[in-house]
Amino acid sequence: MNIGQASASSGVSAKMIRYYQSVGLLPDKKRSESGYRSFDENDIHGLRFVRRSRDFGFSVAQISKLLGLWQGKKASHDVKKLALSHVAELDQKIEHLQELRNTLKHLADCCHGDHRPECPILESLSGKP
Amino acid sequence: MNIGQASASSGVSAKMIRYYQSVGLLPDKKRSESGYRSFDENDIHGLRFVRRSRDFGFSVAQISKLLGLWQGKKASHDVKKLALSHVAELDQKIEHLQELRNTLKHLADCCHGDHRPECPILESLSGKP
DNA sequence: TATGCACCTTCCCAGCATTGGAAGGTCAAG
DNA sequence: CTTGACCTTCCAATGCTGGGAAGGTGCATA
Repeated sequence: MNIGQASASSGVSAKMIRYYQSVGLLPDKKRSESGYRSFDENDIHGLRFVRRSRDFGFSVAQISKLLGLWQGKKASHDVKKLALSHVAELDQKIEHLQELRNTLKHLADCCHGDHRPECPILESLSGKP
Repeated sequence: MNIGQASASSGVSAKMIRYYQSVGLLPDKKRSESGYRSFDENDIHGLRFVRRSRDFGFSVAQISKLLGLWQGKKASHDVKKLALSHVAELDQKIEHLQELRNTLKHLADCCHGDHRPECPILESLSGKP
């Protein structure tokens, strides 16, 4: 299977497949005589694993660890640890965004939104820290 | 006032000040004879405005609009619109992250986290989309 | 005055993940 | 044999930020 097919059936763009190989996340083993990459069902499985991990917001470095654990059939202990630390990261990010959102929404609600020059949003942005 | 002072009293790094000028977000008008950037109180005000806008998660492009509205003393209508659309963006982002977090947390909770090879997290990651 | 030190300048590089394009080789079907 | 769809590598750019090199400037002190 060539890279186009692999891309279509895994949902990872051809560009990204080459990139993942170049940074060592995925192996670049099989090539045809003319240099074309060749993929089998196992590789597609790996590609899908990577794509789903990215959908979960894992970084390339984290996916690298997950891949190792997956392929090595290692203890679920480490996987759980990795997942929970990612959950904690997400919690922090969500909380931060929520605060931003609320402040901004509050300012917008206080803004009469007409054509007068006074605007609490701009005033807040220009105010002292 | 030189760039170091301006950076210290605005909270924007010197690197970033130069960057903002290079992309046209901030003007690069006053220079000393020897080429040193020169800042007055007005510029510091602008720098603080930019920093606070970035703290709110506005992109450089959005800040550019806000700056225009601020300096032009234009209608608060446009500012409110911009702010609300940013709030909507934030809402969407938060919701997405929340879903990710919940799925991941659920998987982690289902994972016994010992040394057995079965792991619902890895199984989910390798599963078909 | 000369030396040193803190500051300034520009320019390049790095990262994250991803996309785009150019220039060129390969494969299949017509 | 030609055409068009595919593949290859390499380079650039995105947005924001930091790091560092190489060289010029400003001011206080020995």
